[in-house]
Amino acid sequence: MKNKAFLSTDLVQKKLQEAGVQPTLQRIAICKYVLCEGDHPTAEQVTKWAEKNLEKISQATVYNTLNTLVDAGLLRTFKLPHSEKVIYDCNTHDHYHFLDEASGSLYDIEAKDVSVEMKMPHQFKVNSMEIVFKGNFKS
Amino acid sequence: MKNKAFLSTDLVQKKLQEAGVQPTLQRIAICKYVLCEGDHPTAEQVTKWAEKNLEKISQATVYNTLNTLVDAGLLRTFKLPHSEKVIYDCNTHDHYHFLDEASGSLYDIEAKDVSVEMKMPHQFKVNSMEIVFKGNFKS
DNA sequence: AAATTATTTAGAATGACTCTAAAAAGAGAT
DNA sequence: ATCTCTTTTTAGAGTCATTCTAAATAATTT
Ligand SMILES: [Mn+2]
Ligand SMILES: [Mn+2]
Ligand SMILES: [Zn+2]
Ligand SMILES: [Zn+2]
Repeated sequence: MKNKAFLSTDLVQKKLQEAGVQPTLQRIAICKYVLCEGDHPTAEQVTKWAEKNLEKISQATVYNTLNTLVDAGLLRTFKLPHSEKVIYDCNTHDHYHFLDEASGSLYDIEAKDVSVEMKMPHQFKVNSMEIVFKGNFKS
Repeated sequence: MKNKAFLSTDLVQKKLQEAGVQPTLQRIAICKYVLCEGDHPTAEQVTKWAEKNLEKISQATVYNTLNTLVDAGLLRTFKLPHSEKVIYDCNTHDHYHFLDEASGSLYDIEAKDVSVEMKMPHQFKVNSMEIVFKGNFKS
């Protein structure tokens, strides 16, 4: 299991400021979730969490905040083949994903743990790759 | 460049019947495009082609037909990271894709030309992979 | 040809997300 | 603190690809 450090309000605030993002109440709250507690959440999951943890928040603010965090480089996004929903990922390093087909859970796979050999025509100059492994995660 | 064989009406008709799909006028026409001429088209591109090549066709029929062909195993679908649109692929063998970032063109990459080595924890049992290579295709 | 079944169709509905424009909150200067 | 200016939040409308609905048409079977 991933063991992410808890982030205090102060730390989140500093992170936001360093990224050039004004640390509003809503943004700080959402960051506590997406940069820490949340594991590859969708906007819907972020909204559900936010509605429990803030007295009031609008759908639009959740989307605005997530987009702001993406633009600031604190989050990245991707989609899985089987869903329409964008997934927000606080792991901004180069990595791939493993999808447990039974549970739908997603696991990060470090880029350094994967090596891809291509014997394809030399006209293809590869700059980056997106890989989703699908299978079963056992115990 | 991909050099796909032209398919006659009769051949398409047979293909559809073998796949258990009733060969209607609309389906035969769309098949001539997606199984032959078309290269990773979207539903929109299929619609445009169909509107030129049939006196009349409805949007719904294009989607219905494409879904029928997918269910019959004659097409498969996927999406690219940067677009909302489903891409229909007549190559139903195991393969990956290369996206030329300059032009947006897609190229098939044979599975046998790619080998992936994973040094990931043994709890991950991989059944399949989806890979999109991104880069530049030169001349 | 009549009856039955499958397909096509126009238009409404859906769902995730973005846009609009007005209200509220925050920042900076006094 | 107050005034001013800028940024953020918000509710609700709008968008876009795709699916659904239910009626019309076409194909197949009897
Ligand atoms: Mn953005
Ligand atoms: Mn389907
Ligand atoms: Zn990740
Ligand atoms: Zn392909």
